[in-house]
Amino acid sequence: MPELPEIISRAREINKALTGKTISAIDVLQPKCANVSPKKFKSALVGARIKGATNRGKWIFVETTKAWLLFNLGMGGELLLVKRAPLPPKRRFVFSFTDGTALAVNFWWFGYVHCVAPGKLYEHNMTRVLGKNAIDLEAEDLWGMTRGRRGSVKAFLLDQTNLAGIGNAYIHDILFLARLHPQRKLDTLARDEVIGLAKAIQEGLRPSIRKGGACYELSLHGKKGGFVKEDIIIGYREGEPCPECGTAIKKIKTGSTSTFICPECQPLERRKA
DNA sequence: TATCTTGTTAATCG
DNA sequence: ACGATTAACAAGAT
Repeated sequence: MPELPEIISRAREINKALTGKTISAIDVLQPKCANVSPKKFKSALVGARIKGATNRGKWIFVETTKAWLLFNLGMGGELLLVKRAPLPPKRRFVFSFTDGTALAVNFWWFGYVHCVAPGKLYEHNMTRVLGKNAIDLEAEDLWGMTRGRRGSVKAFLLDQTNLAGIGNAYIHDILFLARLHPQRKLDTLARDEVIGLAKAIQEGLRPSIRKGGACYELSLHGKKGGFVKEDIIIGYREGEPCPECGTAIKKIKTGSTSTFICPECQPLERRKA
């Protein structure tokens, strides 16, 4: 489940390990995940030298001398730097480099590998609409953005056009840290609650970024991330006691997905002080 | 076999 | 236009 911490980690690893390499060949094994035909994809990128990598939300942006290479790993997957042989058995794209190494790309659901002409990122519909990186958001921005909105907090946080990078895995702890029920309506939030939410976003994502992402995702070099289940506060701990008050953690349906909450610490109505 | 799951888009209804 | 909901799509685990 790559979300902001995993994607930031991957982008940093790519920036460090792939910068300077030149693409010698590309295998497009899953053409439906690309935005152009395999032929155009190859002509756009074969021969390109990698200049660096960054991320915005769950997208990785690799800048090359010929075009932008964009990755979105969907609900999980790996970007592995390997020798040209043997390649990992599961792969949807392979980028071979002139030095004999290769980047094998796999995702097990709904990923994208796109290329965009230099200077034309504004034409790329799936990334042009992204909001600020969640980790870069200031409390004041968040306060301004939530005013005049009527949806639920959870839907707001997951909407990548508001702030980019939060997914359904880290959101459990973010909402718990903010002591907010996922279905609280934005127009019922007091200013101090929104300020607290901004802090909770930072506290919910930072530890995992520091540890190189979650343990269920692999780094560029095939190593597991350092953020493990013990680091998760209430997510995926149904029935276990809330560390704050001891109440059993509940899993509730929120639209088509679920959220883990402490029913005591995250009431739907704000308690009177 | 049936159901669940981490993402995103598009379509629909109110 | 916005918000809520659902289905669809490129798997894999249980």
